[in-house]
Amino acid sequence: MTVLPFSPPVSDDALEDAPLRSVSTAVAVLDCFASEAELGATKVAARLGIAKSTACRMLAALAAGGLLEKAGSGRYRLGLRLFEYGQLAVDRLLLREVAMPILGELRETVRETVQLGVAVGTDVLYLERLETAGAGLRFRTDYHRNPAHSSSIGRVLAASDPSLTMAILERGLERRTPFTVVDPRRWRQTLVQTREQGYATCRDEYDQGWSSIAAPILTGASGRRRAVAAVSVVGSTSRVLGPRKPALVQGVRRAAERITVALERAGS
Amino acid sequence: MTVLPFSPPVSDDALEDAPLRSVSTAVAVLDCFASEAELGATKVAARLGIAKSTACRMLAALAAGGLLEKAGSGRYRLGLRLFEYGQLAVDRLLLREVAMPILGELRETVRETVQLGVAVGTDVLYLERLETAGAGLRFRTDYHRNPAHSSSIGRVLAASDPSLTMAILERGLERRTPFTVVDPRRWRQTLVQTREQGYATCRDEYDQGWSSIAAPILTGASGRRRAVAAVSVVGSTSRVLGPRKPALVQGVRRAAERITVALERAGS
DNA sequence: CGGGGTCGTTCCGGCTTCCGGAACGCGGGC
DNA sequence: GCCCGCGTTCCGGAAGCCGGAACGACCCCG
Repeated sequence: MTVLPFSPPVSDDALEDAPLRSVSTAVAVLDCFASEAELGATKVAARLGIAKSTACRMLAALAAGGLLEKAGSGRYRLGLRLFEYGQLAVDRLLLREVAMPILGELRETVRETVQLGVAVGTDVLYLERLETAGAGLRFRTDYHRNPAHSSSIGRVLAASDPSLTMAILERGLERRTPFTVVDPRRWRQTLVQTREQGYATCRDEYDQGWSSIAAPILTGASGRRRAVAAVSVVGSTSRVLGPRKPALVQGVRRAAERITVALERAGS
Repeated sequence: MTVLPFSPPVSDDALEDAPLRSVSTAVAVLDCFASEAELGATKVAARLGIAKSTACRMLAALAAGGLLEKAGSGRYRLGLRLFEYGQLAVDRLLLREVAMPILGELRETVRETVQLGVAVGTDVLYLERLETAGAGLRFRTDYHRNPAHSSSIGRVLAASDPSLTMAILERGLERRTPFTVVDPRRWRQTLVQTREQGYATCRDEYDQGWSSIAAPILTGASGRRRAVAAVSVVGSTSRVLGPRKPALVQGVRRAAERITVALERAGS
């Protein structure tokens, strides 16, 4: 079991010039369902620029394998088998395994939603999210991926990874709320601050009213340490960045440090 | 958004005579990683009876699409993209959406691990599992699929679905502990009892020391109601089937009923 | 330190199997 | 009831895939 897979391979939408053309096409078909819950053959064909008959066969083949499931009237959606595979993939990460109990304790301590995230491309992918039952307003739970620039976890990860920083800047800092930091200079400044203080914050930048605090999980030999992942606490801005902020910062940092040493101890 | 996909298609390991041979093969390659965390080309080729070169290309193509990731030294593992797809698949289930808050409340009430499961093939697939932080011994969290015959959720589902009952019996009642019900007659009797009392129990049958109580989530017009899913509470046998049993049974049944009506209200 | 075994990857020719266009059947809507 | 749009099926041509063998790297062991 490894800490994290080597390279989260950036998704070239390489439908072109790959070996196993039909397999690449099949993957592209799957990708269509990332942005749409249900699709039929015609729409898939149009989106990928392939023949309708090809799309139909692809859909049928993927459905035969359980990766898609057939809804009524010839439409398809993502299949539950993908859920199984996905659970397996993440269950086998050493990172998640050692982080889980510590995340649980953090949640008990801070009584807010806590998250564990890694970078994939220029996004943050949340491997785990533990919600607190009685934490006032319910946090939206229907996303598992955010643009890294408007996330405290993304900021922590970018702060220790120049190439991620570059990738994020190249993609552009999309505005999501009036508070999103979209000026590249100011955004780089937040990274400097993150490095100095050892944690990052994100105030109202992704969803107005919601803020978060994140701290890095480090790996690698001392002197060449890099953040592979990060822990964060997220909640309404007043709860997270108000009077409790120092306590939350300390809790998040302590949790991240504990995960870091647990990884070293357990890891290869 | 639908309650649940139509037919959890039984996995014919149909590598044979399907259209899109290479896609079917690719899916079969993915399946290899269900039982093994890391595999190389040689082992995949041997397991599927294909040429080593073919396996190598398949692995490379799947890795290019992010469904697999390359570990060091030419071995592969399931990719995080599968986790994303899997989360999407389950996020789009109406069942899970309406069940989540009710499951959360149930967990608060009973202070034990609660689960939401559906049948896929002759197994129970757990769509959700909420653990309680302070619930004594930690429950194993590293499985997402169990044989239905030795699970309270499976018993509830089989009790309302004759074809599932048949499928389970055909597959055979595998013994997992000394307490597993492996005699078909006795097992059918547990289904009768389940139907009579409206809930099912499972005492030490899957993991010795652990037991569970489950109640059905129903769907369909009255008179033709069937269980699409089930809620369960699981914990150490003494805690779950001891003095608290009546309270837990009531809690589980009430939660399942609430989910049932919430589904009717929200569903099509 | 070097050799043999194993494994992942690449190359290439023959041919399997896939692609695209057109036709079919169906369902829903103006 | 007609038409439009959709999912599916059929077919020929040829594109891309499969398998065997060769290559190079790595590791284990002597």
